[in-house]
Amino acid sequence: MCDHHSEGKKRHGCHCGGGLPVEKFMQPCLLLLLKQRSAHGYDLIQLLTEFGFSERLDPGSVYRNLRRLEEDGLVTSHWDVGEGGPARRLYSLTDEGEEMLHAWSVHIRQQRKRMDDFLEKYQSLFENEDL
Amino acid sequence: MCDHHSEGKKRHGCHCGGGLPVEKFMQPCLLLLLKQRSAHGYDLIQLLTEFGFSERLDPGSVYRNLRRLEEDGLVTSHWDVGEGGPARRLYSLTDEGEEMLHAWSVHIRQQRKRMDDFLEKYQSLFENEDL
DNA sequence: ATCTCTATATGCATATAACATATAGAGGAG
DNA sequence: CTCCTCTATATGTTATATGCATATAGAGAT
Repeated sequence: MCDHHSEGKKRHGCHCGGGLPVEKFMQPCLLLLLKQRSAHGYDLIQLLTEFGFSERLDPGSVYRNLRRLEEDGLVTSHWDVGEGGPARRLYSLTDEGEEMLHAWSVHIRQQRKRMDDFLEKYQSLFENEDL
Repeated sequence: MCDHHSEGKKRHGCHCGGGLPVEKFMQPCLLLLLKQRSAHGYDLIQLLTEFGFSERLDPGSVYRNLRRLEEDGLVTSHWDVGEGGPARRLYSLTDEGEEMLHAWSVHIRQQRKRMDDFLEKYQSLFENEDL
């Protein structure tokens, strides 16, 4: 997934944030929410606010991410019809998705460390500023 | 720069990471390094390893980011010829760049909080896993 | 009928990322 | 002198990501 998985000639070798702290932060959040319980996309939009996403988060990006997670085999879905209202998909985490969640947690811990380093240097540069 | 700066109909209203924890993390790192001292692009490539960037970081992305920072008035540069070797640019932080650095630090602190929240939930979900 | 809420999805323009490659001066090996 | 390497900056290409608008559609209320 990261540098540590491919040490070839490629500079980054993966798409989980070699240069950025985190790309696609929404994906690990969705996996974590689905680890707690299966849910519909519409509910997940609300639940993502727990992770600092805006209350009026673009729904399209959520559904797009869910479709991609499904393509990658990290979640499954089936139509959930019947109980009034339009049909909706119920998403569930797969075993592969849970493994990916663990990989993400390692990655996110590393990226948090990078931010800590940044903030530490920032503070030491400016701490004597306002005397 | 962020949500807090434009509360209109737009969902995010800025490009500093409404959905992502941080996009373009390299930019604040460059600003911080240039706050410490003026430097050449080539040196900055080495210095970026302090922030977790790969030792064989793509040079093109660094130079492109520096050009963009200059376009935005956050850094200035002038050619530094004479001392042997090819000509090189010496980059310096502007006052505007220093203000942006402060804005970035606020933003990065927020994003670190999001990661903390994620990791906290992650741990509480899995802490009783391996008994 | 029309409006609104729930629910999912697509289209499109632009931005960013990853990688390869181009250019060029200087110094050393042969 | 020619080739190679290191320093130093920059561009081109392709794939993916993001932001936002918009489409579709069922159900209940006015």
